Amino acid sequence: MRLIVARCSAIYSGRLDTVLPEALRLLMIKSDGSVLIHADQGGYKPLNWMTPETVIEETDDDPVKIVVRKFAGKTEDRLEITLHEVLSDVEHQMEAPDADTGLNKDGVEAHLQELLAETPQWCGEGLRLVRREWPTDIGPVDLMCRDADDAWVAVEIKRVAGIDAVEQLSRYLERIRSDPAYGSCRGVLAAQQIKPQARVLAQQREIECVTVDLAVLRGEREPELTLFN
Amino acid sequence: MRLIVARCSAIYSGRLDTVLPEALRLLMIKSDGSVLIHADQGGYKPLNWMTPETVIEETDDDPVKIVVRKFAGKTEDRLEITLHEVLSDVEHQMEAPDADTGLNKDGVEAHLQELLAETPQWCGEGLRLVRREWPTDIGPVDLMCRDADDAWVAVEIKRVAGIDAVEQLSRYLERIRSDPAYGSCRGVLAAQQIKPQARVLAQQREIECVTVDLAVLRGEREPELTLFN
DNA sequence: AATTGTATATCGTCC
DNA sequence: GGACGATGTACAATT
Repeated sequence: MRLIVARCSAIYSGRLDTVLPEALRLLMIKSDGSVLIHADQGGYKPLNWMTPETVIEETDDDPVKIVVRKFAGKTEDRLEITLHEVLSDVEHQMEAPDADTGLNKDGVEAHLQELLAETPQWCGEGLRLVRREWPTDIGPVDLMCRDADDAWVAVEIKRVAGIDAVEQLSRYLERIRSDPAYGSCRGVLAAQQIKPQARVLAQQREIECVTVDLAVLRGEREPELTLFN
Repeated sequence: MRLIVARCSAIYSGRLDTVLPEALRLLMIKSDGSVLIHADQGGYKPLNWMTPETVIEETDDDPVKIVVRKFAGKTEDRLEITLHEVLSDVEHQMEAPDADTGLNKDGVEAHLQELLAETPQWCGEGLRLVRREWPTDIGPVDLMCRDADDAWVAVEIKRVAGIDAVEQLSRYLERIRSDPAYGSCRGVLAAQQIKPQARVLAQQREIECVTVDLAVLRGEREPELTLFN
């Protein structure tokens, strides 16, 4: 990894065009071809960047220019960085990170789905799981269940559910109900958080909303007594 | 900006939980409180990070620990970094970037909307603009126009249009048409790129698709003769 | 290679 | 401060 601290400017042209005026910033060049320009503020996101695969070229001009190219489809992505004044330029040898050093996540949507598949009752009283990833020709429904009356219930699971989640479930339901055997299939939207607009749309579409809590699902915490709805 | 190259491990707990095993990485601490851990591969995105506002604490322990805290709503976000071996630890003074040194973008959706508002004929022959950001109670339509026959035409503008864009315009049309005065309002989806699935859905919903080119809109380039649709 | 769906999405804007 | 929509979304999994 090469780290350059420099007064620099940059021009990007690709999916859109950007101009970055001259200022003091950090330029990071990774061994896989990634290039990032970071300011001393503004967290997380680089001002400009290129993701692999790239071709990096450095000129002998004064000021030095670093040109990063990428072939993205038909058009070429191009980031041209001009180093007006270099304060530091160091290379750090880092062995390629292996599988063991990768980031290990816990608590993503997949886990939510696993837990709800184990205990579908959280999505509605008396629900029994028939199948996870129930296939339709427009994509799989997260959970397909039957309720106490043996009626079908399709469950869509999200960490945060917006309008798009309601639309997605609506499309599935329309498709499922087109088969008379499932004509009365109900829809349930289960999520850790449901946006207000999504709630409104779900009500219009007669889709039930259920908010779930990971810690509760895991039995780490007792379900709270909800004093206020 | 403080740059630390170190063999480090990290634990994050907040919206989810992650474990990052020990390996050689770059630790970036910005003056605004941003903290980023970058591997030498994997472009753009840090393995772990915290965005401002944060409280950063550094212990005297061996190994040294850096704890980054953030108050995000009710729960606390916490990133705990352990520095097992420090290879480099430098601080670079960077003045706060002012407005002039910010990134200047060109070619975003807003520009597309401006250009189409100036020349709505690109969205259909004889179209005249009535209003930009035409309000409905579920959100504003990008352009509301009338055609040569004085019929209403609602235009939704996207840089890249997927199924969700068609759904969005459908919702608007449903709402608009509920007023008898606009009962026959047509829908047009204008975008630089329209995904195949979106095209199919739009056709089903009788929404017209128009692909637009920024360079052409600006008159920088002649409209190409399209030999194949 | 193209498409789909998730994300600690992040980030601005508007209310 | 919360909700909503755009993002050069990025990114991984799947077709």
